[in-house]
Amino acid sequence: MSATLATEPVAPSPGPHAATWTGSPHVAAFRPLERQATTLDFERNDEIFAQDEPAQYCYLVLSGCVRTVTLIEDGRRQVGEFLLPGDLFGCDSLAEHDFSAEAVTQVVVRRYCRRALESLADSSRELARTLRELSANQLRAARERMIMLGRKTASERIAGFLVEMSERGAVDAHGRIELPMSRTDVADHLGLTIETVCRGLSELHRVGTIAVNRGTVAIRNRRALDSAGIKIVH
Amino acid sequence: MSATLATEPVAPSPGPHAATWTGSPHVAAFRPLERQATTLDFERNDEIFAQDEPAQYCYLVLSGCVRTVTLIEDGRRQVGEFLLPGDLFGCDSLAEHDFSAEAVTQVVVRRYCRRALESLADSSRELARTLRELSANQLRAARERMIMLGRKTASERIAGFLVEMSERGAVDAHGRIELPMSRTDVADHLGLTIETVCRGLSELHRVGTIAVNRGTVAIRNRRALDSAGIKIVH
DNA sequence: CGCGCAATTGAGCGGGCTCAAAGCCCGTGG
DNA sequence: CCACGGGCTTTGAGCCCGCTCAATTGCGCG
Repeated sequence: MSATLATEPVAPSPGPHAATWTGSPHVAAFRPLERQATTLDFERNDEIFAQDEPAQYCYLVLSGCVRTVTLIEDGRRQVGEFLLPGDLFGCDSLAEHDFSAEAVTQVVVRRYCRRALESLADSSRELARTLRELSANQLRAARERMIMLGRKTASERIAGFLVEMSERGAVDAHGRIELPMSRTDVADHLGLTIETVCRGLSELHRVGTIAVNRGTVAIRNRRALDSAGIKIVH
Repeated sequence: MSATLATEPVAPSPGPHAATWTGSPHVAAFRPLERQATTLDFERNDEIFAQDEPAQYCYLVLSGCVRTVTLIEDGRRQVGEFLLPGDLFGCDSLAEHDFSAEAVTQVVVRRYCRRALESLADSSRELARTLRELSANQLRAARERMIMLGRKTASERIAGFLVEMSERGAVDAHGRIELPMSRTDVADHLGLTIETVCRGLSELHRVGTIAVNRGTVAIRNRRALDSAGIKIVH
């Protein structure tokens, strides 16, 4: 799970990955920051901020899907996470972002000044707590992804990814999981190649667990999907 | 599990791998918590806390080495991180820990009440900032490890691990990197098998980059080691 | 010296990668 | 309305890195 500010349900965007939602964020603690915040639009594949850019701002996704990307010298790419409406990103950076953020689809974000956020956190224990909780959730998610990357097979990663996306509410009106990102993005998120992701999806399709379309996946057998994406001991 | 209980900070006996934490500025904000804190000893392989245990306490390593461990249903294991003197762990959990912590060597830790920590953070912006910075650093480290696990080859992971350990000060009097943990621990940290870790170390030895001993590794060619553990674009 | 455990080395296999070729979707223009 | 083209996805064939299984070595300790 990622850093979702969940105090009230997000007003669902009417269209698939479209429709600008210009309402104010749904977190009381952020309200004092609204005055100096800005709403921004991005087109598909636009860069929202760059790796190693001074971390002046942080962002809240209003609509669309954002990916965070880290690059290594030789071009290898890691997609850290996919951010959906209600998710925050860039709040927990140090002086500089250590990853870039790019629009997967058309995106609308609300941009906040991190300096203002920090100083507000000094005076609002409410906000400070929210930020701590957010970090804790991010860290938990990061640990889960470490297991995914370090210890799971290709098909487990793919099934687990579908489960995660469905639980995070990336679901359309017909109950299908929305996958607005390319197979390349998914592969770079799961530490696999495009081909392996395709084969994994095809296999899940072949055995009747899911139905695959271009930008969506329909779940045919929830139980089978869940057990294909093994969980942590609890 | 032999958790000897003392009420005063202990100066542990200096043995191998028993570098003692001498106090660092970034935890100065913890001072008000010292009154109700406790110093604990653990033997090799003792469990400090369990996965899914209520996260009542957090810990500071005074001496020795601690590993955090996450298990999956079928026994697959992921070692999240190795903690050295001066490192904190368990501070950023939610209601329950989602990983266990175990002593790699003989260990002395200082245990703090998380509830007290949280309430102190409400009144001390100093501490609140420290905690936020701590989380930010943890997240950065987690992202770097994601690249390691998702996108690096076995030999890159091994070299990168050695570089990391040397930079974190796990170095003995002769400049050798101290590796108090078993090969199994290293393997489960890097998403590899024991055998692959061994072969990787042997190969680095064969080409003259390092010299391998039981619990230490001496660096013979720093440049070669650095370039074997590829960095992130900067 | 001999036992037990961890580390190392060897041989062979297989999952996921690489390289390559279709296939499909959708926009654009005739 | 269809033909064409480009980009992404899917499928196929073969290879290699890292895993599995197994044997050997090295080291600490009674």
